[in-house]
Amino acid sequence: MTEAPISMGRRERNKRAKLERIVAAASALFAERGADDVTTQQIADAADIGTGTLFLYAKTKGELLLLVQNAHYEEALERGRAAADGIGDPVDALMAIIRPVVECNRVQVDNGRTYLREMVFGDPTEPRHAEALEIALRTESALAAVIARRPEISEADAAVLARVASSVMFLTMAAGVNATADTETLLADIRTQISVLTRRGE
Amino acid sequence: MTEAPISMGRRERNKRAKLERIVAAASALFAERGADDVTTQQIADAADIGTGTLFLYAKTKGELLLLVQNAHYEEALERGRAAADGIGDPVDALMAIIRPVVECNRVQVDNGRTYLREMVFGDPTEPRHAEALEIALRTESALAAVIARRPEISEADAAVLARVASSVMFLTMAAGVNATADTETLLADIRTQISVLTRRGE
DNA sequence: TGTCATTAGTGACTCCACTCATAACTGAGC
DNA sequence: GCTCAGTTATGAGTGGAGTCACTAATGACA
Repeated sequence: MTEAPISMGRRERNKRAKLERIVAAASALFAERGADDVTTQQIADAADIGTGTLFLYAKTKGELLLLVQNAHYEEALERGRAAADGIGDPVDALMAIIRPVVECNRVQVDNGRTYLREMVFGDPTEPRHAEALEIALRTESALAAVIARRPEISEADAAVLARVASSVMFLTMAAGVNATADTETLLADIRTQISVLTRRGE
Repeated sequence: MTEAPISMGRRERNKRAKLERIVAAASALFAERGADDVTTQQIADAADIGTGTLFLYAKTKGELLLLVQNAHYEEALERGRAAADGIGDPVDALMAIIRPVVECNRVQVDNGRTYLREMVFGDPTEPRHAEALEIALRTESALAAVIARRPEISEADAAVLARVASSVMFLTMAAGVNATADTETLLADIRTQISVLTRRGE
């Protein structure tokens, strides 16, 4: 992640250090109090930079949340992908991918939901949004790979079903009704929906 | 809609008139310029009321949008439900329900997407949000009814599949990637997903 | 009609995300 | 070193959603 190109100028080094301070500050404050209860001022102060400087590194507060959470999401996906390898039953394998993602998203419910909101409604041309979307696409691919294990399902159908499955996952996590539900309830709910998708016609 | 209980006090009448002026003003301004480019001040001015008064009738700007759009959504659902009755093919029937909803949502893309955002992420205890959610539930029921026409699908499965189908519909409308897509493209996209859902196992 | 508790209306104000004119810094060329 | 074009940093300022302490209106009752 933190690659260090052989000898970079003071300028570059300074920029990097500042970005790191920003991520550290935002990460800590968001985790502690939830994104809604943290002001950009507080983040700037904690990172020891001016207000305007913050917005040089993240165009919006939302992007700041993506900046912090993308890494966690990515890691969760990797864990899930690995876990799914050893599992034969298709629904179990799909859930093995989904579980860490949901757990990660639910570490702090409000932040998780805000993250999803940004993902869907944020400006997709912003680099951090694009990154989040790209991880979501990889999640879909991982699901598709599992679905396509079954010989009776074509690659094309598997891709579409994976898309549907990830829609189900995202909306179940985002839904206001589920805001107070615990992770296991959510997972059970998702499993019900995924099961019907895959079961149909057996 | 505008029921008039036999003789109500001046107070009640005044409140109603004010609400109507607010809805009219918000409706016109939102349609003309898009919700993001209209300030609550402008709505208050157009409705000829004070700033604070506006928030007596709608707790947030988002709620104001729901107030305006819920009626359209409801009407679209009714049209779709009626259209679906005469259609034999299951996917065609589902799409008959979905089409007017998508068309209605896309009259003004930004407003449509903001409406969806409010629906999912807004405070579900607010009456207007609750109303929107209730219409969404009825949409789901309508879809479930069509899916359940097929004898080989249980009522329970039909309900779950309907939920999945409406997730697909909502996320396809909301997705940032589709923000610039036209209505027919969206509908085709939704149809692809719904088809696979229903086709599976035939 | 006058009193009064309750409900509705108000706009100056607060809070916060984000901007922008200006200043400071960096490093390449000399 | 010195200059200067480009880049980065800054915080006072701006715009807009939402609040609140206060005022006005209403109607129930005497």
